[in-house]
Amino acid sequence: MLLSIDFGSDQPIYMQIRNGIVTGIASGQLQDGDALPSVRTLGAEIGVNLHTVNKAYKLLQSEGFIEIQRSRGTFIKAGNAAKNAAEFLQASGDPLRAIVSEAITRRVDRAVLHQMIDHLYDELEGNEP
Amino acid sequence: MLLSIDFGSDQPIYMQIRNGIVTGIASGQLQDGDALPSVRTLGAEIGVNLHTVNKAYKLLQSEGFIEIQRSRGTFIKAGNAAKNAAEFLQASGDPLRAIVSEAITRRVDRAVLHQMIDHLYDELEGNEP
DNA sequence: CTATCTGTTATACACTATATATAACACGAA
DNA sequence: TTCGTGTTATATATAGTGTATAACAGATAG
Repeated sequence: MLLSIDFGSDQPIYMQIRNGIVTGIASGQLQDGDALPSVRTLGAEIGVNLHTVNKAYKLLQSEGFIEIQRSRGTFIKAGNAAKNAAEFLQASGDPLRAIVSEAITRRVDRAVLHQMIDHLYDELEGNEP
Repeated sequence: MLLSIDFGSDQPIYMQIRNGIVTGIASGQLQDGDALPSVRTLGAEIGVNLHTVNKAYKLLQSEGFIEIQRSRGTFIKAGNAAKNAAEFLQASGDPLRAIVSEAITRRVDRAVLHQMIDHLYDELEGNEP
């Protein structure tokens, strides 16, 4: 299955859907032009309300990953977003794995990594033109 | 100041407090045995209710970073948690910075990195004995 | 002993995010 | 027409977060 939802996660369901699809795009599992399930179909498949799926789709649309065509459906959008995500995933997957492995060994919580990343984002985005 | 709180952040205040202190420990700014401000004092300093500070302290205690002594105060705890966090921070700070820099260049959202990290945690923790 | 400073507990309240439920609407396609 | 899209509108429930106020319990300094 493309998406697996963890209902006990602290991460909202609509975010899990969104990130799952982004990962699918980045990994090549979802190609340009591919149709996504309708909000009702996907909702039924993963046991979630259609509005929750719709929220994820709207978010993906605003980020340029998908294209929503009223009355027709939603489709993976050709563009830089997918390409960039894919290239980033390939370039950074292994280094990131090493870092996480080190963190687990040292019993450093994932929340600490999240915060380090947020710090770096704030710092680097602030300095870049 | 040790802690700076962003009230507009999506990250809860008590988490910002917690992570700020963990970072302080990891960077050596907070040493073993150092006293932390009382819940009321810190709350007043950063403009936050004492219960919010207390929540952060309880979390840090449960993780082994600090020791709470009723009627006396809270102190940085000697132990492996701080040492491990410090060593991890030193070892992984630069590689992580490179990854985040790459992500920003490719306009990959921080949430995607968060999810990649969570995936790796789940994957690596599951396989390790 | 008294006063003060600790963390702790208990209650209540407000606000926001998340998620569901139901129904109806608008539009393209078969 | 009929069906399947996404969309909009309401209402409701739940959980997390944060504040406010008050009182309690214990260590320490005067």
